[in-house]
Amino acid sequence: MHAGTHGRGAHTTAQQEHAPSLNAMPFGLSSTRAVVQLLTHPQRLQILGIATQLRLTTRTTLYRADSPAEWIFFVSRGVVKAFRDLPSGKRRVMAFLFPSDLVGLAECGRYVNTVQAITPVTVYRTRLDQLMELLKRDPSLKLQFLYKIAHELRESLRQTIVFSRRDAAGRLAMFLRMLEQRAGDQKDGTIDIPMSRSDIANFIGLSLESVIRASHRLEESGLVAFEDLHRARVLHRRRFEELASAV
Amino acid sequence: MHAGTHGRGAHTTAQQEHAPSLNAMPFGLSSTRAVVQLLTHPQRLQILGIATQLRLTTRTTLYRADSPAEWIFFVSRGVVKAFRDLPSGKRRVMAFLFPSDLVGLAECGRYVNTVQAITPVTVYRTRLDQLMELLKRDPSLKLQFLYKIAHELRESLRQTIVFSRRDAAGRLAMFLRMLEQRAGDQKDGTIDIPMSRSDIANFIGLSLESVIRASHRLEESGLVAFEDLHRARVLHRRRFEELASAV
DNA sequence: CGTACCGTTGAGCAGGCTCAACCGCTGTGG
DNA sequence: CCACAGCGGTTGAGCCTGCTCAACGGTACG
Repeated sequence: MHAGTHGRGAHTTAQQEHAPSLNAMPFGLSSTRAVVQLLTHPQRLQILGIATQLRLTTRTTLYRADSPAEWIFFVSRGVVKAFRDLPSGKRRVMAFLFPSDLVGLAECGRYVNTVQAITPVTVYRTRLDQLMELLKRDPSLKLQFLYKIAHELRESLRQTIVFSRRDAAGRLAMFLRMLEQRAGDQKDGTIDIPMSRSDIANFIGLSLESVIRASHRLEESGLVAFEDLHRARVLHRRRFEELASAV
Repeated sequence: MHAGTHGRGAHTTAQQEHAPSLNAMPFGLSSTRAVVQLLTHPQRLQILGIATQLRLTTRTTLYRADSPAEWIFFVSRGVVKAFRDLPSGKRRVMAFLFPSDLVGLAECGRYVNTVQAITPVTVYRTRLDQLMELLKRDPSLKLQFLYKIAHELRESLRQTIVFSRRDAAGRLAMFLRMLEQRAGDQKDGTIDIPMSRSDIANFIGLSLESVIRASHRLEESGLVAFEDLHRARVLHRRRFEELASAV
C-alpha cells in the first residue's frame, strides 16, 4: 500500500518528537491567530513521567469505539484518524489528529470512535486515571487541557461549515486549506496529504468518486496541482482562497 | 411573530431557573447514559456571586461574532442560537443552546459566533476575567468546565453525523431526536420545537423548503405528527428510531 | 390596510450518488 | 517465476433528490 512509503510526517520537529505536547489557540486576546504550545517544559516532563512512548506502523488501531477507555494518547509524530462505522456500513471519519493533538476522549467510560494510524506515528500513552491524578495535583494543567478541548470544539464547529457547501470542489478546497494549516506549511510550498482519497471522502462527506472529480476540477481550473496522490500545490493562491472562503 | 407566543421553556425546573448550572455526560464509567449536573451547590453559589442574571426577550442578541469577548453566559431558561453569517450571505446555525449550556466561547479574545435568543431566556452573565479568577481559586471547578466543554465537543462531533446523511427526512428525524433529548422529554410526550423552520434548515444544512417537505414526508409516513409549528409527537417510536439511526 | 415575516407549494435544473467496469500496484502462494 | 487476489484509484452512464426561483397564503403589527 501507499501510506508510509514516502516520508510523510518527516518534517516533524524534534521538539514535537520528544515530549507530549498540546497546541491550541488561546481564549484571550492575541494579535496573531497563531496556534501556541500550551504546556510548560516542566508540565511536559510531568506528563512524560506517566506516559509510555509508542511507535506504531500505518494502519495500527490505537483503540476501538465502545471499548473501555483506559488510555489517553498524545500524538507526537504522524497522523491518525478517528472514525465510526455507521449501521448502514458507511464509515464516517470524524477527525484527523496531528502532532500535539489529544486522542482518546471518552463518554461514560467508553471510547466514542475507533482510532487508527494513517502514517507511522509516535504517540505518548498514559492511563486516564493517572492523568486525572496529575490534573488534580497540578491545577494549572487542568486549564491547559481546558484550552485544548475548547480549541478542538471550535475546530469541530468550523468543520461543520464545510458541510454546508454543496459543491464538491469547494469542500475539497476547504479541506486542503485545513490540511495546510494543521500540518504546518511545508518548506517547499506543497500540501502534504497523508490520507487516502477514500478517507478524505468519508471526512468531508462526499463519495470517493466525487473527491476524485473535484480534484480534477481544481486541477483543470488551475488552482491546485496534484504532484502525486499525496502532495498538492496551490498554484493560484488568491483564487484558491476565494473558493475556500466562498461558503 | 411566532416565537414567544406559546409557553416554550415553561417546563424548565425551578432549580435551573435559580442558579448557574452545567450539564454533561461524564468521562468516567457510568451505568446510565444520563446527563448529570456537574456543579456542586457551593460552586453554583460561587458563580452566582460573580454573575448577573439577565432576562432577555426573543431575538435579543447576546453578542456578535468578532466582537471582543468579555462575557461568558450560563443559559438558565429558554433557548438561544449561535450562528455565523457566511460571505455568501447564507447563515449557518452552529448550535442551539439549552438550559445548563455554556455560551461565549472565544478565540483569540473574540467571539466566534453571534448569539441570539429564540425564546424568552434567562441567562447568567459573568465577566470572563472574573470567571478565570474563580477558576484559579477553585481548581475543581476547572475540571467541571473541562467536562462541560468535552461534552460539547462530543455533541458537535455527533452533529456532523447528521450531515453525512443525504436524505432530508432522515436529517430532520435526527434533529427531532436531538431536540427530544436535549430539551428533556415533555410530560405529554410531545417534542418542543422552539426554533423556526428556517433556523432548523440553517442548522441541519438543508434549504428551508426541504425542511418543510421532509416534515410532510415524516407526517405522511405516519412516524411523526406535527401538532402545530412548534410541537411534534412521535407516533411510531420504533420506525422513528430506525430512521433516525439508519445513517 | 399595508408591510413584513414566516411558512407553503410547484416547476425545473443541476450536481452528487450509485453502479459497474477497469487500471496499476503489491504482496502472496503455487 | 508467474498467476491471482486485494486494494486504492479512475472513469463513464444514468438516476435521484435537494436546490433555486417564483408565486402565494396567513398572521402579527404598525
